[in-house]
Amino acid sequence: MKSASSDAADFLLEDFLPYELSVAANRISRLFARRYSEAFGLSIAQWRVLAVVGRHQALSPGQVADATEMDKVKVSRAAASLVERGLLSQQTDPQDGRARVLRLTEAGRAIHSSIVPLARDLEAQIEARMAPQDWAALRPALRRLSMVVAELEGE
Amino acid sequence: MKSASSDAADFLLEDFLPYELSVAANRISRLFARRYSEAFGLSIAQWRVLAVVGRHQALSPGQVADATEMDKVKVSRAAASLVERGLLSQQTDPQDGRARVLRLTEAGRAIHSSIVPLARDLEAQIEARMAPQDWAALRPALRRLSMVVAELEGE
DNA sequence: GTCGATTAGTTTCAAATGAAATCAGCGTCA
DNA sequence: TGACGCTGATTTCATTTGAAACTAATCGAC
Repeated sequence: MKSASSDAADFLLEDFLPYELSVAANRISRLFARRYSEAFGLSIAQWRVLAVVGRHQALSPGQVADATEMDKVKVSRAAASLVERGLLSQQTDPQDGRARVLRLTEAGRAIHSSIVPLARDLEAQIEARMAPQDWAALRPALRRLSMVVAELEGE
Repeated sequence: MKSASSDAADFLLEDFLPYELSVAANRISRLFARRYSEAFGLSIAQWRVLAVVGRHQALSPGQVADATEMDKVKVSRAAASLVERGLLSQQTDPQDGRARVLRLTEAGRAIHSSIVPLARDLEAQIEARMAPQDWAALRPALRRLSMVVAELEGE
């Protein structure tokens, strides 16, 4: 005799945490991507680069990659397109000729101060529709989950 | 004077829910993808198709797409590769010549009963490393979040 | 100093993705 | 019954992705 939970035929994808997480993340990314694409013509990668460069005054692409959890190829391309659009400046680091220094331009600072409220607004819209205890529980649980998975990944 | 929360320069990407969710989901997907690729040579898309076809006896590609939240192109390709590998059978639906019926083959049933325990195991490993209240809170909060975002998407 | 190893960033190329076009079969209404 | 629209699924094609190769510059050992 088999116990219910060990029977493969009973496996429910929709109750499987990695699946639920992936679905939720994809939905929110689509929503987010659509809003930023419509309002500013920005991809999520570009948005992330603007957000972290706006927060710290000057960052290298490598630092941006660390801060955004994106790979260096993605950062390189996002930064190139933002430089192209005149939102970012990229100079060779005077201390290290291999490295680059990314900064917001004036136009970049302007767009940065427009995109951040939209992000806060989106988050607030979500929060407003959730039960306070769900909302409050989500962030620490998610953070813990991220840590746990990072550990498992590294093994 | 500006309040702290409305100053764009103070925006912290790492405290932004959509970002945190995306990071957590990507990490778990990478871990999951690596394990299934190593152990069975399966992609996540293929894994999902096997999981839902294994649960329901016979499904059309469209039903699989609904059940897995994947688009029909992805399902079509995943199913084709599984048929290729002899894990799935695909026949024309006798009731409707446009539709197809996907079923597990014998080999498919065998692999299905191997992959499900690995999924449960992975989930259990994560659960074991989380505080019980975080774990317990995560699922309902995530489900609610998914619903909320789906609503916002549809507007 | 200079040579090999390493690091920062970019580019290349093959694989994955998904929107739109296509194909095939069903239903219906005149 | 046959023409039109609709639906299920696949294919095409342009775009995105990321691993690996490449370029350029620093670092460290001798």
